[in-house]
Amino acid sequence: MSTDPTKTLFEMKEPAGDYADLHVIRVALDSGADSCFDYLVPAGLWPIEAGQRVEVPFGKNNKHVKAFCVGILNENEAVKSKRFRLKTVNRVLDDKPLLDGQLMELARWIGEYYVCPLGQVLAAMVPAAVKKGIGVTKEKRVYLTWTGNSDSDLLTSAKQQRLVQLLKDRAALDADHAIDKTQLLSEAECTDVPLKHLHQKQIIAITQREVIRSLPVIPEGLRRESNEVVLNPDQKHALEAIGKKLKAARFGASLLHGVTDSGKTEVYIRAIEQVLALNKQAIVLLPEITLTTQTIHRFSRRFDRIAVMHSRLTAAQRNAQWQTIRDGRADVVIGARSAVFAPVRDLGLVVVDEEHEPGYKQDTVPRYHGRDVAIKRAQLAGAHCLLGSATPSLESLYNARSLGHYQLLELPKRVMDLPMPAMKLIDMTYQIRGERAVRLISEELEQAIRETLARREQIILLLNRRGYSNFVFCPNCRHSLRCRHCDVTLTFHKRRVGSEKTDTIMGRHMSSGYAICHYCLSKTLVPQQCPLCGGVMAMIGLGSQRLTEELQQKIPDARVLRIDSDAMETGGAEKYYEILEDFAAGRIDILAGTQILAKGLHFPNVTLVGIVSADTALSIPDFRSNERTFQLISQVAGRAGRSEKSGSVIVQTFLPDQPAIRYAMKYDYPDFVEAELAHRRSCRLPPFWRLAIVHLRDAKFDRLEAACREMARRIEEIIASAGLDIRIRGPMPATISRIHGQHRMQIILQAPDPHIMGRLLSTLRRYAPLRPAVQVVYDMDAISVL
DNA sequence: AGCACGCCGACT
DNA sequence: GTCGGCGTGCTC
Repeated sequence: MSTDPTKTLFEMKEPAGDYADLHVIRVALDSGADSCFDYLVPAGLWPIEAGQRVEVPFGKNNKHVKAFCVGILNENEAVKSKRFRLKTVNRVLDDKPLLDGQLMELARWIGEYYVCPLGQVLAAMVPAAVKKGIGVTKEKRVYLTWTGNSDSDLLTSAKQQRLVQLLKDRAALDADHAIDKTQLLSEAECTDVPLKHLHQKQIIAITQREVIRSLPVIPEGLRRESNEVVLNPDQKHALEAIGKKLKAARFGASLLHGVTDSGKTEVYIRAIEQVLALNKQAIVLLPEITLTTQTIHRFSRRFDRIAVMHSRLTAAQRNAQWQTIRDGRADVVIGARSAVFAPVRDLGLVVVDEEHEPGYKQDTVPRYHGRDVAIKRAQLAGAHCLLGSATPSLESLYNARSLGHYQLLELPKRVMDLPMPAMKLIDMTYQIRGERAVRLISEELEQAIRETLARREQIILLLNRRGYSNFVFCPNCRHSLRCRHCDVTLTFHKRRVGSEKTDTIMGRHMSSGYAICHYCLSKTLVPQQCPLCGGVMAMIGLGSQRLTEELQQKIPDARVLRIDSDAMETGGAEKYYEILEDFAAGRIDILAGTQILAKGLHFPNVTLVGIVSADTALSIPDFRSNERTFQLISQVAGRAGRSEKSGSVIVQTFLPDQPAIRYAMKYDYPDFVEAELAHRRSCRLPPFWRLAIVHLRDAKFDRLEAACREMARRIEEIIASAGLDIRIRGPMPATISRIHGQHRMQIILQAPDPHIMGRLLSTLRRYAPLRPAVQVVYDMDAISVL
């Protein structure tokens, strides 16, 4: 038998002419297979457009799978494709494309840039609720097609007569005047049995249409109330600059750098108004965490035709919102990262608020960055992209200042010209001297809390870590409790009072609590004695639970509430908003919690903000730790004194000389940026260099190591043969070297520009699968090196 | 990615 | 003898 592939081409039974009048489409499957597949389209299913989904037979068993049509093959391509024995499309799933040409183009770019199969990109672009048609019900409506009398013998029952009479009374005599079936039946007080009989006798006709039933996302009462805010000169200037770009109707980008509370949102709203006046639509991206009811209401008060896309919507709501956008019934789309894919018709503006937020980077494939995709989408649409932040990412700043890609607009003052809150640094190393236990609240902070309470004002305390203490360890032999599946120390969580006691059952475990792994969520009982040396285990570290306990003990009459994702576990989002409302109404004095408190909340009566430990981010071994720390302190500080009352901020740290903290204390963003940029440049890090990480994972360490060696070999081979300017670091174990029983290694790549990195990655993905086969994930523009 | 095929060791 | 584990290759 011949193994020559060209032979089989000529030996094929079917002459090429057989396909001549048939259409061939290319489809992308939602699988790891990094290539597309071609199928014949039977005449009855033609035409099919790119962006529609089809069902096709796939694999040896011709399993029915769903796939996106990504293109129609022209004659040349179709001829080439005929060396395969083409199968035939089973059916078409969508009557119109889910994604238009521009979004398909965007998908291709994402697949290319972020090294992800096209099918997986497309799968991520359309919400699952839309693909499954969740919330779609068939609304049946009934009308009379018969002109006889209601006492005719044809109407064999009283109920049939009643139904016919009702339809007559309502003049439901054609499809346009048909009555809702459910409504009719309830009025006639009967089931659908008599109705079916009438239908069989062709006395009535039933029309169907598909409707999506879902609760309104925005309460009707809140809609449309314009309030004329007067812009300050800086806002006016920024708006004028953006307005010019919008009128030019060409792609462009602006970076709006405005300190907290400088009125960025008002600028966004005015810019959107201008876009709507041009008969175009706008997309507003917000980090998931700031997509609060507060924010959504603020926009819905100013815009009528608004659609919302975020994770707290029900599936039916999400589908309804998406359809609203696609049908051109929304002018403003406001949503999280994936709203960048909203199917608006004529995009004029994309706003990316809090542009620096790491949450814009998706941590599953496709690992795209919402901000960068927003820029690309705007480019494809010939639209403007407006990035906003109080502490812009170094990437955006570099794009604006050094590369001149973005127009830089500044809002240096708070609205109403409020002063920035006073900052005070507390060196915690002095606080713990001679103490037996670590104290979370310094004397200064305690004093400030008392004074604030005395003035009947409120306090926010931020501690960037969950749980009661971050690790359980043996002071004797320094053994610390670690997760069985993951390479992390465990966090101790105190059980709520009233839960069953573990020590009576187990004897040797710490009562009233368990240790939980934040990566795999497994729970472990905590031994009282060290498993290695038998010493008594101790808990050290900082946790929001410890913080509230210490507060209660020091200031017993303060009404303290803790808010973090653990506390929200039981109540969920509802509980979260309830807490925020209680706080706004003054039923709570001190709100203590994790990062969620740092974002976008506006409470005029908060005059004191305490950052319990400013260094937690710094202890993370990542090149962005400094940036994160600076951003955190600046952001939290913005929560204080958002009214005529002046605010103050107390920052506790063990690293008082750390530059990020020093600069943040002085609100010195420019100098922080200069220092950090110098460091980034010397280390070949972003924004000067591009970073990509190849993650490799496997349950067996030796296989993983072998695969890593092969991967590194391939990368070096490509770099050498193409003469690419790329630096390769690793393979090295990831910071958390094991999660869920999976060992993790990584190779870090640094290239001077994205094209060079792209050449390496696109060559790499064309190689045969790694042997031994391990899981490989490429992360272009990785947000951290963890 | 998912799935079938086929090559080896462990067992009735 | 055959059951089933895992490694390999293919899918239009």
